[in-house]
This record gives sequence, C-alpha cells and structure tokens, in this order.
Amino acid sequence: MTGEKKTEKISKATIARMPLYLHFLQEENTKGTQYISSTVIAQNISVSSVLVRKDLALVSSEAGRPKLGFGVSRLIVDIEKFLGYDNISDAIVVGAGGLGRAFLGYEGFKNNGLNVVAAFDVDESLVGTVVAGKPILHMDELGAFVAEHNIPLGIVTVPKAAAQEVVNKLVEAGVRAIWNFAPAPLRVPKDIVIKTEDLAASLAMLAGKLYKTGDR
Amino acid sequence: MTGEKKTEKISKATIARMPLYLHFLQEENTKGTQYISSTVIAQNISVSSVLVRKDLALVSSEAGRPKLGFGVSRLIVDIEKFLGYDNISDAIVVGAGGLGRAFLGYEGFKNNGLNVVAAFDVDESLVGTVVAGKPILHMDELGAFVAEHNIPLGIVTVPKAAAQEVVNKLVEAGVRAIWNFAPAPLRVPKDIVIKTEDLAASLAMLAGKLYKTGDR
DNA sequence: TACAATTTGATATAATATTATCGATAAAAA
DNA sequence: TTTTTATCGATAATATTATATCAAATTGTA
Repeated sequence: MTGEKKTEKISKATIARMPLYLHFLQEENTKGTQYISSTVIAQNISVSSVLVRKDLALVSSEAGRPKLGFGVSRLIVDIEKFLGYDNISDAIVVGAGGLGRAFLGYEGFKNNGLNVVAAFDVDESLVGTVVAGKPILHMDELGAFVAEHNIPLGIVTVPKAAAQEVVNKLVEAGVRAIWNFAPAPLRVPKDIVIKTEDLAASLAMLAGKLYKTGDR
Repeated sequence: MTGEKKTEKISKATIARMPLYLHFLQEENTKGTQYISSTVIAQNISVSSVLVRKDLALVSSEAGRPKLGFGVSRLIVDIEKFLGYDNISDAIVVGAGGLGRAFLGYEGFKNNGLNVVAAFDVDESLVGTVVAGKPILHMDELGAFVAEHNIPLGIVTVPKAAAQEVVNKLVEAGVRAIWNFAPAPLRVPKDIVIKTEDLAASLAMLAGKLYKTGDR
C-alpha cells in the first residue's frame, strides 16, 4: 500500500506496444543514450508521440523531463517490471510435437521472464527423452509435477481434439494461467487466465491484407 | 459491378473473430444444424449478438431470416472465402530451427489455405535434410526457388539478429507477404504485407492479467 | 540573469468500435 | 386465416482508443 502502481485498465493495444518500446529502448541503451524524447520513440515505433507519452505514463511513475525526455534505463526497468520480465516464472509445455519441442529448445523467452522446465505427452516413444536438457514426461505425471514445483503457467501445444481435456488437467493440477496454441476456443474457470494464440486469425489478417493490396 | 463484395475497411478485430465464428459454425454443421441465430453464435463466442450480425453482414451477402437465423453452410462458405481458405497458396519457411521445423511438420494450416513447401537455412548440417517430406535448402537457393514456384508468402523463424537480412532477401526474391516470428520490428517496402507475431507481447498480456487476477 | 528552444502532460477533439433500442419481417402456431 | 413469437437489420447511443492543441516547465545559451 505504498507507492504501489495501480493496475488500472490498461488496454491490450497498449500492452502490445510495450515490447516494442522495450526493444527500442534497449537498443538505445546499449548505444549509451541516457535520455530520449517521446518524439524519437514515436518515430521508431511508428505511432504518435502523444500515444507514447500516454503509454509510458501508465507504466512508469517517473515523469519525463522537459527538454530532455525520459530516462532510458529507468523506462526499461519500469517496462520490464510491468511486463513481469523481472520475476522469471516456470512453465511446462503439454504436447511434445513440433511446436512443443520448439518451446523446449528456445531459450529466448527467458528474456521475457519465462522458463520452460519440462514437457508432457502421451506418446510413449517421446516420453523419457530429453530435449535441450529438459525432460519429456508422461501426462500421468503432470499433476504431481505441477504441484511439487508450483508451476503457474501451462503452454498447450496439443491437437485441437485433445486441447480441452489437457486444459482441464492443467487447471486441476493447479496452474493459474494457460497459453493455448491449439486452434480451439477453450473453457476454463473464471479465476484461470487463458490466452489462445490464434495463428489462423493472424494468417487470415495477412491474407486479407494481401488480397486488398491487389493481385486478382 | 455485379454482386461483387466490396472489400471495405474491415477492422482487425472483426477479422480476428472470423476464425472463431468459422470454428463454431463448422462444429454446428457437423451436428447437422441448418440454421443458427446470431444470439446462439454470440453466446458461444462470448460477444454480443449485435456484433455477430454486424460482422456477418460484412462478409456474407446472404441475409439472415427472421425466426430462423442464418444458414450455417452458406456462412461457412462465405467466411472461408473471405479468409482466403478456399485458394491454397504455397509458402516457404526461412530458419529451420525448432519453430521452423515445426512449421514444416504441421499440416494443420492446410485448412487455412496455407501449404508450406520448403525451408531454408544456412546451417550446413541441416541443409539437404528432409522434414515431413519437405526439403531444407540453402539460403543461396532461396531466390531461384521463390521465383520458379512463384511463392507469395515467406515465414520468418530466424533469430532476431538475422531477421532483417532475411526479410530483405525475401522481398528481393519476390514474395508479397511476410509472416514474421522473429522478435523484432522489421522494415519492408510499402507494397509488401508483413505481420509480426509478437509472442512476447502475448505473453505479456497473459502475465499482466495473471498479475491483475491477484496473487501478490 | 534573461531568453529562446524543446518537451512534457493535461485537456479537448476526433475517430473507431461496441452495445442498446426498436420497427419490420417471416416462420410457426392457433 | 389470424395471431404470436423469434429474429434480423437499421439507427442511435455509448464506450473506447487515438490524435491535436497548448500552457507550463526545464535546460542550455547569450
């Protein structure tokens, strides 16, 4: 109850811009830039400078200084904190197919506060193997594993048909959030946070724009 | 100037809902449902019924019928057409790492009009191998391949550092759209359509909601 | 010290997206 | 045939999001 930042209603659009800001600021930081104006940020992110200031005001309590701009390193810290990149949390992947194994092998999400520690599958030929130093375990072990390691996040990369069942198991096991890559809308209890990554929708947007651009 | 559907300004939000409608409608269709009301659709997609009617009016010229609703199969056809699922187009993947190979192995996007035909990489230990019946070729061959097969879409799954260079090569080779999974904002000419899949942003939203939900 | 230049942050305005309301219509029932 | 009822589709109202405007503030300079 100190200077705690009120988690107001921050729009998805704003949140989605944060990684862009962060990326640019980190680049500037390595260049040694100390202060940066909203105008400069705006140009690089291709949004308006006003929007930049509004966005930044939402996640950083540090005010920008006239004639100088915002302190780069401070902004980086604040954005990372807002995005939760500062406190790494563990996650498991369910479904050790192509995408699931890609998650195991990809270390990049560590920068985003995410550490994948294991995968689960029912395929006996996969269970027991190790990918990138991380074990693929049998689904039957999921409950105990989640409980023991207090895993907050489950990543779902199983086929559509199995997705709901897997989600149910994850919820039962005690995860509090689910990142779903199965192309299916899933049902979860109200207190569970779920984000379905609808790549089909993304693809549709791409195709839609392509269509609009011309060509037939 | 016939019954041609005008490609008006259809918002991203609307487009993003289309796959959800489609998915639900397909389920209903297999159940044998002939007509369905906007109210029922709305409940299943968790949006308002008015919004459903507005969205559908944008992509389907068939009017709904009072007391009955919309014809399911007709809607499916119209949405698929709108999303471009009816005319499959080829794509290549650049970057044969975990995610890239997952793309090669995943057949699911065929339902979305996407057919991945090959991958490209610079890693000599990968070049020449075959994944899911699809070849991994050397980057040097990219230009000729794209030109010869008239590939419209390139999927970028290389590390951040290499992303811009790869995109340049793709553009030069002649693709008209790029689906980027590298965590970096990329520059392309105006006439090239690009969609960057910012998984970090998605993750941030998830973490943000998780944070809001309580716990600490 | 006084002044010019630049940037913030607050407020107002505009644009966009969503929801509410309601008459018209067609199917089903009486 | 007439009545009832569920549903659409058009229009209006609201909410959300982004942009424009501008006074106040701070730095660097003369």
